[in-house]
Amino acid sequence: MPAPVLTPEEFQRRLLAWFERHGRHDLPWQQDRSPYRVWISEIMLQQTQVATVIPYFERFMARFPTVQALADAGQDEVLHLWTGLGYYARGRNLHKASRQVVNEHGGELPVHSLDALAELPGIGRSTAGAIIAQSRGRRAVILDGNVKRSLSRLHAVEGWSGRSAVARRLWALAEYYTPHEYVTDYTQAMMDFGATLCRRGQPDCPSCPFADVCVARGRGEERRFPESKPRKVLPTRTTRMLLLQDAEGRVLLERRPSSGLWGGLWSLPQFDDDEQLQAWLDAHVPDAELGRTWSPFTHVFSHFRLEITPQPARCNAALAVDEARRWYDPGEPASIGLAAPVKSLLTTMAPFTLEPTGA
DNA sequence: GAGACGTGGTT
DNA sequence: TAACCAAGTCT
Repeated sequence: MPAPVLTPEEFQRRLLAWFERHGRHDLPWQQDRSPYRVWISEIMLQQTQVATVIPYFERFMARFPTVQALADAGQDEVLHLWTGLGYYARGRNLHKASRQVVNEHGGELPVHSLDALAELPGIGRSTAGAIIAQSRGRRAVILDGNVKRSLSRLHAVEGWSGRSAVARRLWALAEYYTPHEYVTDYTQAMMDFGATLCRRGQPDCPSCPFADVCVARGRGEERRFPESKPRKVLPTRTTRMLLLQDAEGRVLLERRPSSGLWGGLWSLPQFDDDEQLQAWLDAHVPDAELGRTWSPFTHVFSHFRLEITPQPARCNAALAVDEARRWYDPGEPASIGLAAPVKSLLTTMAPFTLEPTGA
């Protein structure tokens, strides 16, 4: 172990003293720390901030209070409650994992084993540790963004944590400081410390219980840690979204492929260009009347920009629906997962006016 | 190892 | 405002 700045005991003592006064003690998933509730919260909290998660967690627990309830539900309803939260593979994996828990573990999350937990889809090394520490109080090491940031600064760990050598070093530090007792408070304290004091933007060093030993602070370089991922320019993709309404004002939706962007969610039919859109209409809805194309808007994702041009149209003919195609009434929304920009379009721009193409 | 995967907040 | 980032995991 490389030059510790504190013994584990001293680190834990200072951290827990700070946590008692400044930690978060009344988050929804802290009220009843059942493995199921902790599991759901940990999945929702992946790459997502607490304030965003809270309302989703409350709705999810109200609808799916047990593993069994979740396993009994259909994927559409699970994704419906995940709509707007992002990273939808989390929702799909959660649903899949709930059925595994029912079928392979007797309906109980395998909290006795880190490895058994991590075999469930969506649960990696850190989340498995968090579930065990938070729900059982058994010693388990976590390494999330908060812990990475705090330990990176405390020890001035150079390099981006996506590099395996850096990740190994951070895991070793996390392991070194994690206590055998008070693990529930300790792990929560580490996350609260990173989220509220040792923030990326403006760390509150003057209030920090480790200010005297923090290596980054000692060098006046706390803002340089942790090192960020090398960035590349975002490519731009363009797409046409068909806003096809039938005589009753319902909108045509298509289910996205089960993997990839918005996997398993419902979206408007998408086309690369006008020709493809027109060809599809000719083949499936020959009586469709096209309106004037709306101006494009841009949706920025982590890895690309999506420029969307909505194309309004109306038709009278019935269109066969199936597993991947349906009519959707914006006035009486069904419990299905909708891609966020689509939901936004349907709520803010409905009812769609159909202006003549040449007007 | 590198890229994919979302959305909302912050600077 | 455009970039950057947040309680990571999977392929």
